[in-house]
Amino acid sequence: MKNGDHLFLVDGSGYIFRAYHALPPLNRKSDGLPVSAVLGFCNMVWKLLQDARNTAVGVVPTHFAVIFDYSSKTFRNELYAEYKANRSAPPEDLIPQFGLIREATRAFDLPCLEMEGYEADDLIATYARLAREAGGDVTIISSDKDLMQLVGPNVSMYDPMKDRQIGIAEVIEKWGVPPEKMIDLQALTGDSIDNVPGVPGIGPKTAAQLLETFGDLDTLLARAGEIKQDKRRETIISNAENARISRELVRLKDDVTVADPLGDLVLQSPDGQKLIAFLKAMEFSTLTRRVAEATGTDIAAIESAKIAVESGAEAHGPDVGAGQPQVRAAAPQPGNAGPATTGAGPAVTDTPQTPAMLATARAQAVVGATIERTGYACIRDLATLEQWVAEARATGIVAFRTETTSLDPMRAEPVGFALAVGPGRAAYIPVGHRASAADLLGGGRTDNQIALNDALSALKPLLADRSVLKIGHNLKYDWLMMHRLGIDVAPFDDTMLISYVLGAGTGSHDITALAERWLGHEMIPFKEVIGSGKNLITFDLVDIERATTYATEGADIAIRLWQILKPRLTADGLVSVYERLERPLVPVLARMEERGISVDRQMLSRLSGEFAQRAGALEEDVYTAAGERFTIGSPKQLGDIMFGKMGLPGGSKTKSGQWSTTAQLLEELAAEGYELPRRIVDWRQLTKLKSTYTDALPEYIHPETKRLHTSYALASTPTGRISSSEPNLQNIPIRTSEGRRIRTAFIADKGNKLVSADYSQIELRVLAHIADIPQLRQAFADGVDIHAMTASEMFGVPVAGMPSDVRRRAKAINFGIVYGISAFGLANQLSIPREEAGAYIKKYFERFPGIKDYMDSSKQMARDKGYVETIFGRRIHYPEIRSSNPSVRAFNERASINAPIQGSAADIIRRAMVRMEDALREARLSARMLLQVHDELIFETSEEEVEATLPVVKKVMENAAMPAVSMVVPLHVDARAADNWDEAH
DNA sequence: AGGTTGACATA
DNA sequence: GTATGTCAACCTT
Repeated sequence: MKNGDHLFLVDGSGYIFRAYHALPPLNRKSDGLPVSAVLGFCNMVWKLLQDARNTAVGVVPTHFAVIFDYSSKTFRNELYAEYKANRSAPPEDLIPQFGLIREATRAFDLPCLEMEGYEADDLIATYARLAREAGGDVTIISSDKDLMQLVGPNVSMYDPMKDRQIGIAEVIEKWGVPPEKMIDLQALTGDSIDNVPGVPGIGPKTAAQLLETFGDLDTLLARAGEIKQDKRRETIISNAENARISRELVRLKDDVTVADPLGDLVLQSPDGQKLIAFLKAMEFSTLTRRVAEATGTDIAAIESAKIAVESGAEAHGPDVGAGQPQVRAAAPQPGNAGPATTGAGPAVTDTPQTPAMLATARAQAVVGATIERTGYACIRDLATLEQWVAEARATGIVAFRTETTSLDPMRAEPVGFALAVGPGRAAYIPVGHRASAADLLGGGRTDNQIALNDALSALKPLLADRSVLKIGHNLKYDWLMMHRLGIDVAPFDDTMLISYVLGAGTGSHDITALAERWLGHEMIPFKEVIGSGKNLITFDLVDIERATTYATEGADIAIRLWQILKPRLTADGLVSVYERLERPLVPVLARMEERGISVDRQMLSRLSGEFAQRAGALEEDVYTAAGERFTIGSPKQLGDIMFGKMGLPGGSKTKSGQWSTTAQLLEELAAEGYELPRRIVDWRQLTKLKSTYTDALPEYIHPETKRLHTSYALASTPTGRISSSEPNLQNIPIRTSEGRRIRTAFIADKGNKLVSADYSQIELRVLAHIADIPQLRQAFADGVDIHAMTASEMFGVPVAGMPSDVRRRAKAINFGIVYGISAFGLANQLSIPREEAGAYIKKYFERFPGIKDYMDSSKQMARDKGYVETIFGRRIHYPEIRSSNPSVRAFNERASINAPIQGSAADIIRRAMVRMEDALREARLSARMLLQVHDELIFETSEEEVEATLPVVKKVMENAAMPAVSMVVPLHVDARAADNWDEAH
């Protein structure tokens, strides 16, 4: 080791306990092996190896070692027999993890050090001294106060759970003494956990004050008679010997004769194969994937390592069942235990034996609990808030929701925050309630509220604490709110998304519906709180008592729903759908919403004017032709005039008995030479474009960002597609030339370009994959025109020189297939007789029998199981598929044919979106993802980076199904850049 | 004031 | 034939 080298010393034993208690006991192997501490350890080590520069440490290590306690007996027991005597045995489900963490260390190719008779802390002290003397720097990965005595100019500590560095200043800040006086301070305060006696009645504050006055422990003991306070003087004098013994117990031994020289601690790059074999055996899928990507290793090619679970708490007992992982804890614990079982020690023996049984038991327990709104607290001062935050951090799980002035998180101002740390234990923190709206000068804020900034400072360590799980309902809203306020909420669960994964297609996932369904509880309707119509008020004007009841109920219900629903994910095998396709999209979509997109307001305004003028001219023509003035926009009036008064040949009637006046019908009449229907169709197009786009979009431009911010809904479609609203940016016109002019108003900022990347024929490719159709596979592999190929197969027409109408019919059939074709629908689409459409379908099924098989099996699965699945395992439920109403049944059958296709395509682009930001960051590109339109992603990037960005975007999208699904047809993405959306697409 | 209908924009 | 969201007109409350 030389000058400039940097040694990382990981306190392995300390980390085990801390990770075990801080992390929810989530991570168990399929066989029940408890591994949450192992996962926490592996994630921490991997992060430090891979990305130490981006942590609070900020430097890359050259040397690295993980250090463990050998056993509980050390030289300190000879000094003081009672040392650590009241340590109880470790929790039963922690025991197998001691050995596993040592295995993990070896799998990372890191030195794994321990020595008989010494604690890990002594080895750390020794190596820290050796490194310091060799001219290197040291970082101790631990937050244990027992190690703080080692901190100095070249030695600091790092708390990986809080991503916080602990140097000299931090020690002084926390303990009131510099690191070199920590030994004396601990000698005075003692340590109840380690059974270090110290001096009774002396805590850290008094100890620091005494050391400040007397300098050090020896001086203090020598001059104890000078202490003014009678009681304190007496206890110190009578406990002087205890203090001296304590000093020897807490003083770390930095001259242990170590077996491994510093040179052996040089950091090696990990062997991907060995590491992945271990991670795979642990079933740490996310980390395995990360490591595989970083080391360029093929996961599939590596077999899981055989991990023997050692029996002893300190890993030196005989192996149990070598070669196979063994379950040590007697009873499986809930995979996703609620607060009641967090860190609760050994499992009780009568817990349910399977995830499904657990889920049922959990639901019964929660449903049985009464929901009393009277227990809700209102937090009015910072000290009380700090207590709640501390309780939440100790529990490790907290439900959280924000109350604001608007449903639009880009315009909302915070009004209050609600927390729930357990069922019925909830509190509301008002920060922005006002007495009246009349006061325009900003006064009128009601008394006894915590200032917003104080509340945020208190909440931030909780909301950003990676060891505390935050639970929300529709958390994207709260995430974006908090992000605007400078807080990154993580980690989190979203009960709306869990419910969506469990039951897409079974009804609403809003919190009031779920409370009703799962808890039989009727929540206070939002409308009852804020009123409606002319009595509508913003939440800041709701009186605090009422707000408290409403907001805390929301948090309370969220945590109860989480307790019921989260275990069901495991029971139903839907954990990975939730964790890979839903949850990670929350911050991704929130950032897209926050970025927004620029539009050219002048261009939209000019278009509005032009559309108005042309529509006006058409109106006059229509009135002249009709012989009277009427409301053209009223289908009822229009139908009466055209088909009643004027006697044009009408078509069908709508279900309410009105004449149908759809564009398709009017087009047909226009083709027969009638003037009026043509004008109506044109008028409708212009007024539609004007009202929905050129007039409406500018209203949505944000006053501060000057951009358009849509809102995405993650749980609004049964198939897994996301939807966009206020404004809907997924239905911006493209088909007509007039419509496309609206697209040209979507622009990049100066110096930037818009990039559009869209999947080519993704749904037909998914169909070719699922149904495994040879001709389709071949056509996509060869890159031929898929509709022309279909036409050629069906009508025997060669692809070269094919008439456009033949291709058009084939295209309609292909679309029809994806939509769960019916002769009625196809006939309608192609304006041909039902019999002819039926013949087409029959012919199609003869040419592609695999498609018929797919359709039949989809329907059958929906009937048998009540749901169908995408290729990634997302379920879409069809509870009405057995309806006795034939049209309801037929509708459900068509939907169950379409859902796996539409849903798999939706899953693919979700996967691309989840990976996109990291991929761009790794490629050092600044492109920002702005919009998603089902099979298309829109980015904004600087002009210089356009060429480098296109291939990265393309690659992520085309490989998005991998490695979960290896598709039998390639995915193809077209990507282009331009100044506006029309040209980029 | 709020909900429903028919029409039409997108994938 | 699938999946959405928004608008104007109209009807109910």
